[in-house]
Amino acid sequence: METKEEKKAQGDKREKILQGALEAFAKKGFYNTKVSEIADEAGVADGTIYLYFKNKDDLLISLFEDRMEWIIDRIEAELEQVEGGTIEKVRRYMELHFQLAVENPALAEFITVELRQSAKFIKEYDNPKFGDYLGILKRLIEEGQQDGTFREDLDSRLVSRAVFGALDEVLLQLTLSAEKPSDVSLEATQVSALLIDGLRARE
Amino acid sequence: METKEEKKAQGDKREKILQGALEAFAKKGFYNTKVSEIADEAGVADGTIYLYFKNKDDLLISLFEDRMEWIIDRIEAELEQVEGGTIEKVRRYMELHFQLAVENPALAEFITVELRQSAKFIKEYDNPKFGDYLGILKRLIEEGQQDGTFREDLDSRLVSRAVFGALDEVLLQLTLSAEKPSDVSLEATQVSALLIDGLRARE
DNA sequence: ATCCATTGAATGAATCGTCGTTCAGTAATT
DNA sequence: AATTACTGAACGACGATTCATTCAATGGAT
Repeated sequence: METKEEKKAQGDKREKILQGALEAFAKKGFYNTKVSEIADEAGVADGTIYLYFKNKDDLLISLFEDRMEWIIDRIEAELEQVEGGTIEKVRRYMELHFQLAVENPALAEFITVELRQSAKFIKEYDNPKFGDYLGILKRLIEEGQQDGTFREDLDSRLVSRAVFGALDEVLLQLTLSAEKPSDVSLEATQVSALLIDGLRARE
Repeated sequence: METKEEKKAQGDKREKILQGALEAFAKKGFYNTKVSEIADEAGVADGTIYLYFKNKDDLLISLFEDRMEWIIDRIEAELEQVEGGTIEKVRRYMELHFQLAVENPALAEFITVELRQSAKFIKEYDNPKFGDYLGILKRLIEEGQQDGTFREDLDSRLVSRAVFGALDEVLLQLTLSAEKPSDVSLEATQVSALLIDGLRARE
């Protein structure tokens, strides 16, 4: 009982800080967010943050790791449910990308806006989890190329980048302008129509 | 004689500061760049920067405006030279997007990495020049929809976003990993093949 | 032509507010 | 009582901005 409560308390506090950081970063960006604001948002003292994270950079990186892992797990779980060919899987991947963003607006804002900065400027951090996320898409595309549904003249690594970029930019626009989730499925449908038709093999 | 020399000296200094800022921002990012570093890079004193720009934010915004305007002018001039239909124009647009990036690596790095941040966190700045840049692509797509080369079921604003996102993400990857310009044309070709085939009208 | 007065662009050291981080003290738990 | 978790005020470094000072260029006066 002790250990469980202890672990839960620990986990609770760490998670509260991560969540507070997420809200704060989404609202004001990493560099404009004070550690004290994160503490406020999380309902802990400033110093407590340093019991769980080495420094502000480490908090940012941990937040990436943690949330990306969660995203990857969810996407992979959902993709296993898909019955149908590669096209259906890719379509579902795109749908999920949008859907997760709509369900977690702060997370979407955080990732779309901060990913590039941090990738480049947080020293010696090369963001392996983001690579994993792209890897899912890359594998789907290769699968499609092997079974003949997708054209084979395009490099899967390059294309997965391009597809991610398209999804991400559209999402950025949606999250920045306070749009309703209602019509997001329309956006998702159009973007996936464009990209999947571009990927299709022709006779 | 006086006025010409005066104006040139003025212009020179302002431009030197902008260029210094560009190099510095590309190298370390906006928030990690000290004003004194920009001054060093530009070969002027710290205080001189404040004779030409209100503050650091203003310098960032001015840099965007100035360089985006230059890009837009160049793209529009080049597009006028294109003989051929809408597809050729769109292909050329994408080619130019990559080509300009290869010719101006610091500028490419600056725009791909800083555009999102600044769009969101520099107060009350909505980046009209970036809208203009996207507008060129949007108009091309509408043109293609009207003359029947492009499918009409996709919203041109959305699609132009998606296409920009795809180009931008691929470019980001290229600029971050120190690649040779030699094979960039290959990347450009593949991305435009993907996107243009996605845009094409089918019988 | 020479000298002096005036200008204002440019400088860069000093200022001052702003955080990230620490740590001595307090509370909670066992 | 001892150990551990937490707190938040204080510290110190940092860096954007300011402003008193310099000095090269200009032009009017002799």
